[in-house]
Amino acid sequence: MSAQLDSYLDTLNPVQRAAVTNTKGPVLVVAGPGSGKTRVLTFRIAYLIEQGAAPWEILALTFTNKSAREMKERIGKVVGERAGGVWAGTFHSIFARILRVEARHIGYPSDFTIYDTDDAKSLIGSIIKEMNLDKDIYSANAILQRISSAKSNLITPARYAQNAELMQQDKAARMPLVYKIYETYTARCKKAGAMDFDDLLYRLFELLQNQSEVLDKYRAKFRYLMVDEFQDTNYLQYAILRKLCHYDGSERNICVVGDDAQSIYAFRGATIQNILDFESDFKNFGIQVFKLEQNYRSTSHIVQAANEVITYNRRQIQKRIWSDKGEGQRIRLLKTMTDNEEGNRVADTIVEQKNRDHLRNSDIAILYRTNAQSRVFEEYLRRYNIAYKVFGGMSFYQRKEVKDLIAYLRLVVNPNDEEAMRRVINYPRRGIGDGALDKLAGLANQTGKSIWEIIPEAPVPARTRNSLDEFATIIREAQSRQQQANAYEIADFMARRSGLLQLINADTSIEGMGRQENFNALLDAIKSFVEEDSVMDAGSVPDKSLASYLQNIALLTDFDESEDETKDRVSLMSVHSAKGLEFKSIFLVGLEEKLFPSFMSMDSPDGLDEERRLFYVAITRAEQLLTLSYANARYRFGKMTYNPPSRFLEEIPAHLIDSPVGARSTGMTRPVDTGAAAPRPVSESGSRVSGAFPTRRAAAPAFQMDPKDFKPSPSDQIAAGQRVLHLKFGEGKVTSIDGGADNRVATIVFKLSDPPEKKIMLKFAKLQILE
DNA sequence: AGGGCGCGATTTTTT
DNA sequence: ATCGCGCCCT
Repeated sequence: MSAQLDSYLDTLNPVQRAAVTNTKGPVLVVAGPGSGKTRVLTFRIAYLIEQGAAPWEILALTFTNKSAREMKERIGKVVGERAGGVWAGTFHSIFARILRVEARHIGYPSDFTIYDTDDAKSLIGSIIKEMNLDKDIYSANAILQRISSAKSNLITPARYAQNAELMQQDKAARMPLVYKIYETYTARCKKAGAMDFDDLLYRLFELLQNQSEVLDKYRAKFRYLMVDEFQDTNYLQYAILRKLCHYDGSERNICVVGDDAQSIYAFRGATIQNILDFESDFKNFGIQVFKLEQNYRSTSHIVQAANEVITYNRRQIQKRIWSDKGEGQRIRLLKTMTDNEEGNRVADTIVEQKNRDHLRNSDIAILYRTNAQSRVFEEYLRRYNIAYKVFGGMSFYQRKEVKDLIAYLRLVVNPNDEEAMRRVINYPRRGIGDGALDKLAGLANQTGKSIWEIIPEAPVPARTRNSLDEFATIIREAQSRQQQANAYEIADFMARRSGLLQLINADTSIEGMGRQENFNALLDAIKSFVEEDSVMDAGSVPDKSLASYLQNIALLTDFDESEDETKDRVSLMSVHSAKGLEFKSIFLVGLEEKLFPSFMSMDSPDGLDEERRLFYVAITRAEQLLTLSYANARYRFGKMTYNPPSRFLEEIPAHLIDSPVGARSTGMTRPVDTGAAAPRPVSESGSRVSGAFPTRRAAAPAFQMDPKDFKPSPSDQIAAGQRVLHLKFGEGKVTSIDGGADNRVATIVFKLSDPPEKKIMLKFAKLQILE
């Protein structure tokens, strides 16, 4: 064994090391948050290679490109170039890679197109229209979900139609023909030479099921399987894994790593059942279970809170996460009157933490349940001049201008791609209207041909004929260049020849400029794909063709964040997006009933458990500081709503939470002191329930100033006798300072507040020294 | 064919 | 509030 790996192994704790070095037979690693899961996974792969396994015998599956990339990099650091040979990637990308090799077995071209969710929905929309169904009842979204879930449970269209329960559900939803749409959808994808995301899994399963030589080939090839985030796998994914390693004569070298408490994707088919099944499926084959319970991320107050909260869930794998990082600060709770004030208080507290704890912006994240909540925080961070970045929202590859050009490129590689065809056949406008398109589509369906194949022979008016021929010429011109031209050359040609570039450059509005930027960024990205030679997969010759580019990006959702990593910004993101990340300081906001837990999930016990796991994920992102907040009132869907504090707040033991600093900034004479736990009277109408809510007027602070003009001084400089300015209370005089070190309390007499004398914890202080 | 207006819905997200 | 979609009018 290399000295290097030896020294790496020395950095592991005994359980981690056992999980790394027990390489034979089935292994389940239950990995709590911050328990060094990724290290275990990567060292395990490195260890296997050191022990003589060939890199290409190792299959390591993840969910996101990011974690796949990270894993490859880290393996590379231990075993060097050999890391390139490991089959490490996302489920979808690895399976797509196999499917391209084996495509002929299932009647697909090897450069099949991958439909993203938009393509899939749009195809379903077309089918609904063709079948003359009411699209208000048959929603493309709902149907895609039905189809997706059917595939994830290995239900073919034929079996769907025979499944009484599914048919009954469809009937109840007044959509009895979903099975028919599913059938048509499948046929149309195949005709278009396209697979949706689920197909990448489903078709691989089919392939392994039906072609025993292919199955044998991959069974022999992948002697070692490794799966990250196993709690997020669905039935289909586990079925494929079992096919690959669970059979007579198999060594069953499979290692899955996951945390049932962090399963937050049940809504899209993930099932904890897989973890539970894994144990029983491999019970008789020497399964070993390792629990990584030491948390290296967070201080123990945070870990204790997480442990306690999760006990409220009904089922879970028993474990006790612990930390030796010391107790740390207690969890802070911000109670505010409105969502607006919440934004203000959070921004304010960020300033405080930056001063007091010497945090950088990039040490801090604001997490929320729904993306719509980001707005108010953006507003206040801007006011306070704090750099931030909002994650989530529309990704680069979902932008219209980007998808338009890519659609042209997709047609060059696969002109049967129906969704790409529909997208751009008349964009930019070239006189092929809905009527003409319907006719083409109708003919295509009758003859079993694709729209592309029907174009030359369709009987259409002369003007339309001209337009169609012109369009087909554009595609063919690009196709004829494919042999000698690389991806960038074709894209550049197509951008002009299609008229997209001219169209986009003609738009000089603000949004138009943004679109130009995106369009150019896409061209730049294609250029760098052509220029850089960073192909990590073993044995593959750098392939700069357009087909290769499209395969590369089909499974990408965004650009690398490398540009932003260098910038020092506060991160704003949904709790879901925060999974796997960590920050010194976390602000978890909007902790109100119906928001977190979401009203969509809170009615079912399963839904509620998932919300609680989400809460668990959120609080375990914090290394040192955790601040929770809620607002009594917030604008939602255009009107003011009033909800009691989240039940999850009650589930955190009180001694872990800092005594509330409640109405500090509301300017109220009577503090709102219902405590985090006590639900308060709710008034849905917005009229006052006696004493429960001050009206907006009453809540208005006695003093107001523009936060932009407010520059808080470091709290350790505050001393008795000073004149100070407070953002809400205005000008005041410090009469005395009590308490020591971390807990200094200033008594200040404010000119404008009632009562004038207030005691303010300096560690929370937002005071500007005036002299 | 294209623009504009009105209505309705509205978590979370990777691939 | 906001966004997307669909329908209707020009």
